[in-house]
Amino acid sequence: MARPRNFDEEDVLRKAMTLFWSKGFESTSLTDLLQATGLSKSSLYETFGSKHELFLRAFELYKKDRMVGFTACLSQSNVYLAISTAFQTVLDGKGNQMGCMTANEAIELAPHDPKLQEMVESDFDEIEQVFLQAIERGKQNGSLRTGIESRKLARFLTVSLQGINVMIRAKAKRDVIEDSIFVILEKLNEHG
Amino acid sequence: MARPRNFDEEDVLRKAMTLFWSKGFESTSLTDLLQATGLSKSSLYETFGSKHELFLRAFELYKKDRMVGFTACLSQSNVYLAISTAFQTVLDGKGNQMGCMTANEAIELAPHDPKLQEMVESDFDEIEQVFLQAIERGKQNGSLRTGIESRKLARFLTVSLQGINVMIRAKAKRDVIEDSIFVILEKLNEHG
DNA sequence: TTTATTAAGGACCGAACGGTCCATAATAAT
DNA sequence: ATTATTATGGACCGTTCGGTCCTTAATAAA
Repeated sequence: MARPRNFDEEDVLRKAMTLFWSKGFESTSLTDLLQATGLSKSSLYETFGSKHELFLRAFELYKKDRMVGFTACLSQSNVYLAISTAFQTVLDGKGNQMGCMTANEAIELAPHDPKLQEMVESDFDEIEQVFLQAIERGKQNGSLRTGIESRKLARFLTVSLQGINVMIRAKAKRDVIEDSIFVILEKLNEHG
Repeated sequence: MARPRNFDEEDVLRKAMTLFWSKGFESTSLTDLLQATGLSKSSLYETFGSKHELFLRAFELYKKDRMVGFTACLSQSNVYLAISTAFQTVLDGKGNQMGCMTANEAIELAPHDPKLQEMVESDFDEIEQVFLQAIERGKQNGSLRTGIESRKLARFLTVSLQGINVMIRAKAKRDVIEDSIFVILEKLNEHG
């Protein structure tokens, strides 16, 4: 009964996500968004309400996407390899020098936007949980030899990952990051 | 022979620094800066040239200030305690929930501003160097027992510190950060 | 084919942005 | 007191910002 849209909402969200991920919220202008998505201003506002709401949806999509890949990566049975792969993937991930959008927003928006602070915190929580489960599995099936308390280790890995993400986004030399990962991974083969 | 300024340049820089540190470059407006510093627009432009140049000077000041404190902290003879104190200071530092300005700019500006990327990189380099010297000293005087190669360890500490800074800025729960620091510090008492 | 409904293009908006410029105020040297 | 020089306040600038709104285009149901 009505004219159909000629764009796919998720496509648009994903394009917006990439922009926000790359440039941050403030530095991404409406013009940038319209250009990247091909939408008209009215369509964008009709569909998403505001730049801020669009950002929130894009960020949610990022978190979802990333968590799927992350969980998949960590679910292989050899947990040492799983975690090692997770860090290597962050380092080599398909042309991404953009770091982690959650870390980026932890710095850009979280300090002055309670809603975003909450979203960031919950994302870090989830990462910690996924690490935690993997670690406990690894301790049980013997693929992880460490005396460190699982929760502490999970938190350590979560924080370390964010450190890596900062370095990647700042285009730090590769061997700096590799050396760090080397030391981080050592933590997973200790006699505690 | 001429009218004297009624402001101190370093005072102004320090106030600008605090603002940029807290809100980032883009989100800090000229109005914010004028308000915080008490300068008039013409004085600010006369003295510093542009918002961007002011930012660069403020950032330089930040790096200098922070490096002084950091070096002082790491120069005590017991290197384990030194490093431990360094991390604790980041966590408890006089009311600062703002993280590290260098990490903030690593995320906000470095990816799209070569000049800043260089400044950030050199700052991380310096931090690594200070850690490195401390580590080597610790290995010599016995205050550090670890089999890890010094440079790798220094890089690991540098990266970990940035991870912590992200968490602090995102207002992560204190025990998450404390647990991470606990695990990080364990690296300094190993038999490698 | 008409009608109801929604999408889309683009003119338009006030506000805020960073930045310039000039007239005036303040000072130190003469 | 005059003069040369610099600092300052504030008017002014064009641009861009996010956002609104109205008209027109497109479609599916009747």
